[in-house]
Amino acid sequence: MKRTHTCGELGKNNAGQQVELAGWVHHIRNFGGVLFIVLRDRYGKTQITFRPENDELFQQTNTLHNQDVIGITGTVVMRPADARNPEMKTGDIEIVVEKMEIFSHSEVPPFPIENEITATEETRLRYRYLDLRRPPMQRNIYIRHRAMQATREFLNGEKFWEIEPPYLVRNTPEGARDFLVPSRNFKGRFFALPQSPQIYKQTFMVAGFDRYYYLVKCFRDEDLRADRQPEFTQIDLEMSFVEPNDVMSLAERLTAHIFLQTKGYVLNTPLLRMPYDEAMLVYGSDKPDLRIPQKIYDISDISKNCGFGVFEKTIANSGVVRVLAMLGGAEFSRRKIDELTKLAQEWGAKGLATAKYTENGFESGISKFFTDSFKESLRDKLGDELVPGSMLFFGADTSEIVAKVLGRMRTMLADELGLVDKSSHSALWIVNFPLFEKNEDLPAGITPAHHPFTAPFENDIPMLDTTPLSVRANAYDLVLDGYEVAGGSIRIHNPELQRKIFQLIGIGPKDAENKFGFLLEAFKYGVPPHGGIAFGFDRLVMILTDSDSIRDVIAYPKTTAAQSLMDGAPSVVDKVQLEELGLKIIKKDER
RNA sequence: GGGGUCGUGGUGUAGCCUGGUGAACACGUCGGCCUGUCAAGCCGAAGAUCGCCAGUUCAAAUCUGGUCGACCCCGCCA
Repeated sequence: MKRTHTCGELGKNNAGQQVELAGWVHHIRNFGGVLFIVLRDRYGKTQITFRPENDELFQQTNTLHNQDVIGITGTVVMRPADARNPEMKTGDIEIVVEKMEIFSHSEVPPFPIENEITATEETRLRYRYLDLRRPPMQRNIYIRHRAMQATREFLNGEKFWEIEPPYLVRNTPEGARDFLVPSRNFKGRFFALPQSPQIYKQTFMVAGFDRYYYLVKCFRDEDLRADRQPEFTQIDLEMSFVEPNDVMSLAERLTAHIFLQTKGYVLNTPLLRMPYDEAMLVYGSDKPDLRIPQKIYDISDISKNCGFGVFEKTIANSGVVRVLAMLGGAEFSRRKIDELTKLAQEWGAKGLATAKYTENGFESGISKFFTDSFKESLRDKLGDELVPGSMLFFGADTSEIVAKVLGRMRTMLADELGLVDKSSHSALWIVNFPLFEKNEDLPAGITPAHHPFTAPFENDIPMLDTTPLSVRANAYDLVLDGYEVAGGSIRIHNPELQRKIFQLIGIGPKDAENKFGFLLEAFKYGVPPHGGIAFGFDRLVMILTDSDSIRDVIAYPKTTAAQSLMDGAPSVVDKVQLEELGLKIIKKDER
């Protein structure tokens, strides 16, 4: 061993001991006569001191630079009383160095290895291993590690087996774009990297594994966002002989365990369960952040004769009118309102009606049209939320568009106006999802809201033939601080019902056989009722670490253009490699 | 695929609107001084043809077009 201790553990109790430390040179402070180095490793920082009496050793320090890696032997001594550093965990002591070995020198790093740096993310990603050397990033990666271990602890305790589904799988044209891997043995054929191990874990249930989990990498070739990466990690699990409540109960206890183990935060369970319809109506979103106090109020019933033609016409055309009061919004400038209106239009609204509410009542915007009785009814509807200083945003359109526009306004403006209590967490289940959603672009006109293996509510099955869009799904999403962090469902285990669902979404028997034949075949041999859930692990860690971006909790993330700045992936490959795979690159102008 | 913001010594920014000065500042780096610092201090020095290409102009970091890259958002993400 090159060290007897780490850089974060020595204190006054160790005074007098001879120790060996190793780590990176964090700072050098040279006083000509005495020289201090702050030595850093994963565990912390310790000051080591070089005294001029040992001339040979002192000369050795001339070659030292920040980020050099050294090992030292020395004696732990108490610092002089007036030179102790209470800010530092090891600030009572220092090591008087007797021997030093320089393991390696460092070039000048492109940015300082400090808690707070100003380097752009581009530079940080290019030299990611240096970025990861910084204490805040070390902490993020540590919390990620703790969350992984807490997951394993908990699920192992619940009799789950950790089983590895394959990574080279069959292409499934449904859902997101697949990453493809060419087959050398079968030229012209491809493996896909899994978007999720969904059907593989279902066959695990057929295999009788009963309770499966895996911390699995998933791959989706879609455009990136602050909370989306092309390769990401899921806590994937599946259980046999369960009802929705079993899965939700397990998942929320797992979540609470992770919160407790990583940050000591107590998440009270059981969590609130909110029907999808309510979430869309009151929060305009299927992933509401309940830390934002403002809600959306439906005022369709009182808008019929409100005095404002647009609302009245909307109601006459069986649309809806809803209102959202954002506290502090009364300060918004004319220009700001114009910007918001433009945004609302991008989101599909025809416009954005506003009115201020101040000590003098309703003001500006469309308030001049309001009848007195409408103002009165508005006060009744909004109750405590009608606070002077608020800006009222009205949406009048189809319920889908109004929900989308006011829902997005709510989260965006709450953030701008500082209405979110970031010290707490909002966790809830969204349940009673529709099984299908409309999609006019598809021949079938409908598409699964979750995935095609999701079981419908037993009682709703008759409606599959008549009003499929009203059929509810046995699906549940776990929403944390406005992020969808987990989603799951009870699966269909009846081959007949499964065929029917495929048919409804436009996948004929041949198609189904071609795409999911092996699952349907497996189901012929005795399939247990089963269901499961998958957590977006990176998003979860992002919340646990208070990060703004998923990239801050992934060791080597991709940029928004889906490349890796550190290793330069994706890269061009050798012609020979392509030939072996039977591939030919077609240049843009040859197409 | 679309919209927006950005790209200037090693790092982060100013300058750009209103073209013309030795391209400024902070940190870092290098050299010197200094025996108790804590992001040490003081003195001195080096380091950028302003992402790339083209155009306008007597003259471009600055104006125009294109291109590459980063970030945010929409579409997309069963």
